[in-house]
Amino acid sequence: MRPFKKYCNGSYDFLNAESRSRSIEHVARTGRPREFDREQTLERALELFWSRGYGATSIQDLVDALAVERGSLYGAFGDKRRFYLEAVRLYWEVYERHLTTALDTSPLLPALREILTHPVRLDELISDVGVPQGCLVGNTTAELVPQDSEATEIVTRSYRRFTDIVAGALRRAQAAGEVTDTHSPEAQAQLLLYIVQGLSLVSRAGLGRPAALAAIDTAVDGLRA
Amino acid sequence: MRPFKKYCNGSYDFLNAESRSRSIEHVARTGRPREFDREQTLERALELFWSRGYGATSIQDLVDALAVERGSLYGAFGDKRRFYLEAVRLYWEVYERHLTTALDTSPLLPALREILTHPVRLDELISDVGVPQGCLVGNTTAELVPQDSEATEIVTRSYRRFTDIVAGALRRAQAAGEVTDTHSPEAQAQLLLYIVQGLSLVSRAGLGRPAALAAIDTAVDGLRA
DNA sequence: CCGACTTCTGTGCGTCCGTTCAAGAAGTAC
DNA sequence: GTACTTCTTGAACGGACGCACAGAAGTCGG
Repeated sequence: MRPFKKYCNGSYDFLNAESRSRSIEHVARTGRPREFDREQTLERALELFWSRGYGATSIQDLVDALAVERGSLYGAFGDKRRFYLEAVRLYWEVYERHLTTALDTSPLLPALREILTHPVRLDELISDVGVPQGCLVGNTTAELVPQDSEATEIVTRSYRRFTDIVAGALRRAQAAGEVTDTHSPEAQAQLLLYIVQGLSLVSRAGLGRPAALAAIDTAVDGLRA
Repeated sequence: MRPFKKYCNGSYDFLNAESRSRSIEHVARTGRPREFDREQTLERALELFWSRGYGATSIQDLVDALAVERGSLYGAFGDKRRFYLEAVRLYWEVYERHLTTALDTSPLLPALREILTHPVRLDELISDVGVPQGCLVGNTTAELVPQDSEATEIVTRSYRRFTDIVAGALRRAQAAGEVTDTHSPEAQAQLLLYIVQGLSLVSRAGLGRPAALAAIDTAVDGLRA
């Protein structure tokens, strides 16, 4: 299985900073030191959850894949649900960082097209088995929302952040005359959320890449002023 | 829990015809007659699978909700997986029938808007617990595709039928000058598939209805010639 | 070296899962 | 009535699940 970083070429500086401060905090504490890297283990668990889903990933699967014993996982992450939700949060942090930097350009539409085609390009990598499928936030939505209130909160916030970021970029692009202002940036951003989530989902069924790209071009051209 | 028919106001003639021929076939057979209505039980199981998902619905849940004992379910539907897949097939048959009749009109765009807003209106009903969430085909995609090859086949065919039907309607509307021909009907239909699936998924998180309607209007206006 | 503290390791617990099966009940065919 | 077929019922099975716990192992301040 490929490492998590393979799927998102975003910066990991904030992760390094986090683990650094965490290890400082760790050295200060007494007791036997942890033998595994918590952040790295979380990333690998994220991959597993991503590719199999929450319910279909058993603790035993995690123990086998992470080479960390049961009790250690429970000690470091709490129960399975907390473990999963922390992985989802990490996933979104990375994605949001990627999204923010990618859309901070002018002209906007090429970057937007890049963002939208991301799931398709991810899909291209899926010749191996056990490779992540779709968007983890979308998968979580399908599996746990709205039954699990904490998952619902994470998912809702993620969607909200997506539309906020995209709407902000669209607002600037509207002002620059690049994007049509026949509809509000918020409505356009909401539509783009649907498109990227729908694309992530439908792409699992392995439809052809040309059809997906044609559909995305249709959407992007619809935004053009 | 509301009956399945509540969620799809389409015609059930084909279902009646099916159960009629099935019961004729049944009378011809010897042995003890089945004490429950197979089609009705399948519909109720469909509701349960729809609201909880495949993995989260246990055989015990089905036994309790359907008032049919384990052995009878296994005798009538085979194992859990076959039961679920048959429910998904039924779901799509009903939806496709609804889609076909709804889009056989002119002008097309109001009907298309109706189709797209369907998940939102479904979402409005969700004040009760245990009410269907999203689109069952989409849920199946998230949970079983591509691991389960038979589920993948059903899902892929359903998506293909959707784009075929919608592309046909768009082609007619393009010829009538109602829909823009800057992009092919196939690309437009593929985009609409993404939108409706994304909307079904995201709506689970219970975002506001006005935002969803604004996004749909943006999409529909983008198709206008 | 020592006691306090944390993590590691492996075993085991109770529960629920999907599935099977045997025995009885309820029909049809002749 | 008898043989045959199918459905119903309820118990039981093996396995996997999430999770808890006791003891060993390692690190600290003193």
